[in-house]
Amino acid sequence: MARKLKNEEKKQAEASFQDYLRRHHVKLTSPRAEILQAVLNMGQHFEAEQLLFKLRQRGLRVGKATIYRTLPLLVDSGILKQVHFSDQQAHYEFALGELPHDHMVCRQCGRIIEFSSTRVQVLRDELAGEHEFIPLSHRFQISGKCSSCTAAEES
Amino acid sequence: MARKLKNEEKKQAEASFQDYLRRHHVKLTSPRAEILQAVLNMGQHFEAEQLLFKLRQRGLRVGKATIYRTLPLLVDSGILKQVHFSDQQAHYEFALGELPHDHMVCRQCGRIIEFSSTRVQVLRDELAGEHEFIPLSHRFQISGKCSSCTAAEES
DNA sequence: CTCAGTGCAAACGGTTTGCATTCCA
DNA sequence: TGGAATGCAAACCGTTTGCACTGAG
Repeated sequence: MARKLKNEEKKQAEASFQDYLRRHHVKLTSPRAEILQAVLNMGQHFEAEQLLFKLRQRGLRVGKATIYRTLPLLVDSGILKQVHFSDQQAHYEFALGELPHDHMVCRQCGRIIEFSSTRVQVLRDELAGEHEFIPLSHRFQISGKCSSCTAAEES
Repeated sequence: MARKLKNEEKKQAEASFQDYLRRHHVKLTSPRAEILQAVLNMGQHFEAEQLLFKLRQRGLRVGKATIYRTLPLLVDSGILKQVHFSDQQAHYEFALGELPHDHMVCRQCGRIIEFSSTRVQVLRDELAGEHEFIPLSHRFQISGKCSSCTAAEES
């Protein structure tokens, strides 16, 4: 439900990242630390370009390439998850401590509604089993019209 | 279940396309006819590049742009459906007379298994309703390991 | 005849890569 | 202090667009 992160969660993310870097013999550099900080202050969902923008705002001149090279590290360390709302670019969301969920995307206003994956997962495992397929992950996205847009149309 | 198309189905696709073009005051040109023919002889799923390749094989020099300009017409006329297995490029599948289905993609061999969307749709409508969301379409993709790859590993 | 449609090549936009320089471990 | 990481710019790659030419209606 990616709301505003509590300090505690930020601490945990920092710890996870440092731990990940150490265990993989990857250096903790200042651009990486800065990117993590920016990520922790991004909204619910964001794309690489927005992250770059936020870093530039802070007066840091981090290269676009470094962003693209760091995001996979954040995903691997379990802090972020890559999601694909559009087919044009990748979006990211905070993953640490999040319950598995999928998304509904409003075609009109772009609003993203997250909902629990529990029931989806049950159905997925059932369907996979029927085809002797071993499910490892899934992507479920519902596209349509959200309640606000429906309400706004009653005029 | 996109198997090899019967002649009857090809006839229907040709009719649908001509009908669509006429109703939209769009010209039936030879490149368009050639693209439709090539599409009807493509396998289960294909991408724009493969379609171009098949046309070139036949000795036709159709521009890449024409492919990209024609595919949306084929989608609009209900002959094709766009699907997104990878995040890099669009894939297309034959849609005429197909039952709604979703896909399982094998991470190892890339095999695509189609399965009926009926139960997915029921769950989707249920979940959407709980959020006062009006579902218009969905994308459900299960990623994992197919039975052949699992079997091949028992060695 | 006219204007939608075409082929070509150049542009686009998100992402990746090559390379000389910087800076952690 | 050596090799990983950085910033920059150029390359990539699927897709789109601009433009002069062609051909369907």
